[in-house]
Amino acid sequence: MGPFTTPKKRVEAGSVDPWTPTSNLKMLISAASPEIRNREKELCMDADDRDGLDPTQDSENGDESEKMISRKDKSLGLLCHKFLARYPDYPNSVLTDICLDDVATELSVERRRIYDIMNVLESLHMVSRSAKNRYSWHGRTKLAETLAILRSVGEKHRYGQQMQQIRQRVAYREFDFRQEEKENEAEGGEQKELFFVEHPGVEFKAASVNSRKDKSLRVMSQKFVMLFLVSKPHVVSLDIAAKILIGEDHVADQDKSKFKTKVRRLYDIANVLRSLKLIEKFHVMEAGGRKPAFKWTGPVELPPVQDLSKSSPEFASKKKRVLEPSVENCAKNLFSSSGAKRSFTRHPSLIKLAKSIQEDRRKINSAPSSPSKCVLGDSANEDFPSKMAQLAAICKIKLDQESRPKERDPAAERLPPTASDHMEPPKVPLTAANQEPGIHLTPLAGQAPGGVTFIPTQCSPLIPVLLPQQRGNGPYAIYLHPSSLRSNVLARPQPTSLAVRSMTFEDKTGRSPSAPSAAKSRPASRESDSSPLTHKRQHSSSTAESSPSKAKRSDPNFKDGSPKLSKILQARLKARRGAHLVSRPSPRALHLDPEFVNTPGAAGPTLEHSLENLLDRDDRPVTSDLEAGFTPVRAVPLTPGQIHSEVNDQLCRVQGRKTFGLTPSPSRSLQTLVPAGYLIPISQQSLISYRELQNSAEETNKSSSIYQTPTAGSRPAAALEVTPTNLRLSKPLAAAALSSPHQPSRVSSPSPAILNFTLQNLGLISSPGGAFGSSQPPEGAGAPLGLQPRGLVFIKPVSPVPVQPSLPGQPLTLISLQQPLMATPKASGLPQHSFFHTPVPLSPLAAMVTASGQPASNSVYVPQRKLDVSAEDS
DNA sequence: ACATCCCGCCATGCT
DNA sequence: AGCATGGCGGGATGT
Repeated sequence: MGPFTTPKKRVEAGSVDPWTPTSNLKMLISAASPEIRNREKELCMDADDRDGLDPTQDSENGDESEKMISRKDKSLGLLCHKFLARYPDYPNSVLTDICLDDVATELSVERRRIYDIMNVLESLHMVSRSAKNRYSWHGRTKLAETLAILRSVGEKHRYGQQMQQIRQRVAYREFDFRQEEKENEAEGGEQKELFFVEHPGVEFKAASVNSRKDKSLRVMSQKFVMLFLVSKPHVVSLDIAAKILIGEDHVADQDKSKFKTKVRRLYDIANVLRSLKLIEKFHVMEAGGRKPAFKWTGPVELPPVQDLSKSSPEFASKKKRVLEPSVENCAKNLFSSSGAKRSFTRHPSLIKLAKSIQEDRRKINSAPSSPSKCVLGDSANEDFPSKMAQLAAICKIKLDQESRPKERDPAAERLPPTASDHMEPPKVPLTAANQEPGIHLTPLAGQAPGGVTFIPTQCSPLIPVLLPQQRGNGPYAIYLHPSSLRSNVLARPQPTSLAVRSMTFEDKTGRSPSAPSAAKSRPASRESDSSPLTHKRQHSSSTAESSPSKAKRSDPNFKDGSPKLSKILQARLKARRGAHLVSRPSPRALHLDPEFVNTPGAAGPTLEHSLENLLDRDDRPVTSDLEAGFTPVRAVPLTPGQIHSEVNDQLCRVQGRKTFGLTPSPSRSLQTLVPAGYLIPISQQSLISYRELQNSAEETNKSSSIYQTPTAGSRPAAALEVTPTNLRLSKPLAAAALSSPHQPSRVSSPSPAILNFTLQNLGLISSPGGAFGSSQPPEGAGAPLGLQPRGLVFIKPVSPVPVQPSLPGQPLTLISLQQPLMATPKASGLPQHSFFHTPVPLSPLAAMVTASGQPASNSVYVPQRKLDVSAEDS
């Protein structure tokens, strides 16, 4: 952590991460003034700028900048950022209308560009076309569900297998388009063509729109995302994606030109996905050379959808619709939208019902525009599961922290910057679940059922809102504020009332709380974005969002852009923090925090990046391996650590996520933002059922964990270390859960997220071996025990990272090692998690090391190493 | 030289 | 016809 914090880094980071600068600008701009905003593109110049930029600066540059405008300034990704900045990630129930013309005008781009963005967003159901020229904004509200659906569809299509085949083929250089095609047909068999997958709530509303046959960009986007979701490493190289996409396209002639075109489109899609922070770009060094590839950085765990997917018939018909051009579909969609949606919702289970109820209640209570309502409504709107997951994660983190104060602190420090951003509701849950062993859960179970209901607030992702509800219902988890945690462990749960309080809106900028915008802002802030930009963006966006862009613009008041305000706010926040965790006056505070982090005092974006990088690295190796086309070995020794690539992937994923989520959240978000205590109601049954579900659905073995440590400047060998840690669940609960099988059926779990969390913690989830992930070539030196080394992958950071001292240009070598968990006793019944802790001497970045297994209980490990390589480069 | 991918022509299909 | 969409690929720009 320490290393992360270095300010200097931050500066560098700016250079490293293209987005950061941009995001900062965006935030500033949005905050600043509409006018400025309009000029954004002019302004943005180089990545160099830092967050500190003042609006004024922008304006100054503006004139000249035009000339200067480089291609990058007009990139789709940047444009998308700007676009996203205008809307909250988690909008209130009220639909935000988007007018294409307005957007195009405001962003000063041709409509054509907006279409590109909208098509991709539409594929993720973040927006839906409401009418000619109009779209409705959904933000990330349905993202988790959509991703879950896409994953299930992707699995059906056997994309994972296809990717593997292609990789292998590539490895052998046997790849031939025609061949490929055949194979695809033969194998995939099912459907070569993917149709657009609709979301229950988001069907195309405009009949005219539906008619359109193509929508290729949308379909491509979905397929592309599917590839990530089904691939174990969650890494997809551009060429493989292009090949698969081509393969599915009808026969057609697949020649280079077609391939080129596909690649062009993929870049377009990738750019928006990157701006959404769902993927990051990096390079894989294959035999052939450096290949562009993308790593999934979005949520890995997707809640409830599985059920749906499994029940193919229902699912197919209702949930996901594959859009075919047919009128029929359109009609269905139209109808179904409401109906389907419901069904969909139901599936998830009771939770949803509850949620809906709450939602309704809230709506009733609060006026649409009222801020308060937003908060409540938001929470209601959002998925319970995800929120729950977040809570769970938080709890875990806290627990962990408690358990080991030492580690925690560092982690916290490092986390803050990035974590908060990253922490998205969905992610968090995942991470949390993954990371923590059942320990937390156990305690929870043990605890008396409290009666607090946790309601995540849309406004601030970080801050969960607790509502007092029936008490005594069930066990609850208590989340402690990080700060408090440090000193104390569980000790103080604070009353829910706090949450409520916090709900009040305050403007960080000074806007009036009452303004709707404020309300929206909250949600926005809530969303977790990894990059600092997001934070800013969110803020800005939030202000703007609520009201149509116009309104925003008109209102100068809204701007917060001034750094002063932020500083002040931060100061305030700090003061508050210091005082108590508990007292979070307003959601805004939350917002501020992130900013604060970014602010000079904190490491800011840089740190975040570094963290991200680290995380990425962890993931990377695996992916790279896969990508590289190393022949994967299917059967890998299961027992010990199950080195399977799959396992690895999962592990990586989990770990990465965990670290991701955990780290950041705990440190940053949690500490500052989180109120003293949260209670999460968890039912054992649900846990169990959930567990089963997962088991059935996916088996994962977590026992082994592989981490690669990329060494940034350093030579691979030296730098990498992997340490597996074992976590064991001490609690009986887990065992119990395991023992008792429940049906995963919908009924069971109130909150999938929680379940997942629990399961993961327990280690229940195991993935069956096999499938894709194959093992990489073993290399073993690194891993002790039975580790099987996965393989070496060389990854070259797209952008040279400042980090590496010595060899800028050189590719980094990442080595992923898998360590078999064998060492850890499964005895406890809990799977062990291995965390990677690796201190990398060379890289300053990689500092973190967490204690390796702490037997006892919860130890959270955060991946510390940072890769020099920056995932994304622009 | 190659990787990215912006730009905008022009097809498509609705109104 | 006029307009909204968006496929598509030339060719500019970045590395």
